[in-house]
Amino acid sequence: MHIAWFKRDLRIWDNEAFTNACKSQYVMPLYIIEPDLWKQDDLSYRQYVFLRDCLKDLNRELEKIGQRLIIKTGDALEIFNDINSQYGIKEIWSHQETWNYWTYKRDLKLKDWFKLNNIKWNEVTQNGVVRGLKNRDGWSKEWQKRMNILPYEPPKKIKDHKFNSETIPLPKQLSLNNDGIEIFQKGGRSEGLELLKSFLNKRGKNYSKEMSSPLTAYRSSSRLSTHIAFGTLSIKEIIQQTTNRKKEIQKLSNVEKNNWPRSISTFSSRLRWHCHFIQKLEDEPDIEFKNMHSSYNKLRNESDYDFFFESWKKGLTGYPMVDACMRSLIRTGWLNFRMRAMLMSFASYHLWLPWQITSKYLASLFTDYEPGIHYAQSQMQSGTTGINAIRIYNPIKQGIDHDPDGVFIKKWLPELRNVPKKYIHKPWEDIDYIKEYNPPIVEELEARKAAASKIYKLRKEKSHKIESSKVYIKHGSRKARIKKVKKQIKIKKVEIQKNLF
DNA sequence: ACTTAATTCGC
DNA sequence: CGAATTAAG
Repeated sequence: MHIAWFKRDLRIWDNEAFTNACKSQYVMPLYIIEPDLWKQDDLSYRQYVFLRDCLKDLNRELEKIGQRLIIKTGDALEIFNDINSQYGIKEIWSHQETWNYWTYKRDLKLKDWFKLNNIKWNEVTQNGVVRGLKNRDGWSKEWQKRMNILPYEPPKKIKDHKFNSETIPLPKQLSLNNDGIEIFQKGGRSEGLELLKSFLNKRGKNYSKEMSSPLTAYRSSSRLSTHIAFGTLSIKEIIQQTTNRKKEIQKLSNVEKNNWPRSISTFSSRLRWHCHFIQKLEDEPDIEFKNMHSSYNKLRNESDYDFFFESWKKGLTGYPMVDACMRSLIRTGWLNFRMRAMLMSFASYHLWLPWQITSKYLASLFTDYEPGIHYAQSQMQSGTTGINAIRIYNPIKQGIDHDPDGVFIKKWLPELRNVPKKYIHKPWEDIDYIKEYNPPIVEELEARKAAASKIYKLRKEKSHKIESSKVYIKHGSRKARIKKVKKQIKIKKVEIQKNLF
């Protein structure tokens, strides 16, 4: 018997593993719910609720071709052992999963066990992430090649062998309790396709301008991340549809074009980043815990840990934009990219908290949590990669720029509803309202300068530079480097011209 | 791979 | 004087 093992990725459309598994007459489409995985700090109730929708949806899709999804709850190895002794497993098909450290370790354990039991485990590619990569040279070309492959089609019909399935456990049965979410994202392929369609044809028009503000981003950004993370849409099909839409836009008149060309190109570049980031975790699974650059290991051990962490977690830092973003994230499970970066930056620089603890908390709040993107971004936002520029967000400036009238702030912070516009980003300056809201837990400018000086001091050291080039070879974007080199050539040319006159 | 603040540009 | 560019915290 063959098993099509649906991992986190639940697709049946554009799923090479499933398509191949179906070539055998005896196929079990299997999904394993692993209680130990759901005990990890980065997983949560909101993600599980989304997953349940997806599982139900996948089952409906499978019923159309005469099959059912076989759900099992428990330890993966024990489950495979049971199935093997009952039916005898010949081959297992799944995609190459790049997920968190727990799933990585599980796969290593399973690999040995499969080998011992003469079970062939076929792991096929699913996106642009390349397994066993030595360094980043040529990665971009490989990515492009993969993205051009036509989607895989499942067969029209497969035989149902009446394998025993269990019901999907309730969140409570996995000790998952509501973590404060009130506005849920709905899982399932039809939901995802609908979002993609409305984004490419309507909502995305001003994406490039409106992605940064939490007031406009909910409508103007794709919000496809959760569907990509759970595989109800594949990154490949999104890229292909975006390319088609791009061609369509090129044919429009200038008036009709409007802001579309710029928005589509901004969106496309973000689609490229997706695999670029996950590749980092594929190449180095310990960046979930360890600084990408070891020079930063001695940093961040002297902050007022518990108090700062607790205040930040609850949205009680005294900075309206930070608190509004955190409280909205708790209740909706989604936040636009820039505001996520601001939350991380504030925790890592102003509060000087280690990203290892804050990133786990954020992961659990994001319904669209994708480890590869999450830890690479967390480290970048905390300045521990050694290859990226230090970017410290000023929460006051972000508020003024992206929520000038305080509409977003007032929506999520009821205690500030009566604060006049003049003081909404600095309520501590208004004596009338100072009692209603937490005073700032750190002084913005002071905290930012202190963080910057510590980081820059470290960056000047020789040992830092040596390791940076190593990190770059492993993880750095070659495209960004080409841009930098071109810029330097341009500067030199200008200098030469100056000297001539 | 999308900050901030200072400085220069351009009308 | 605001927009664009660029150096740097």
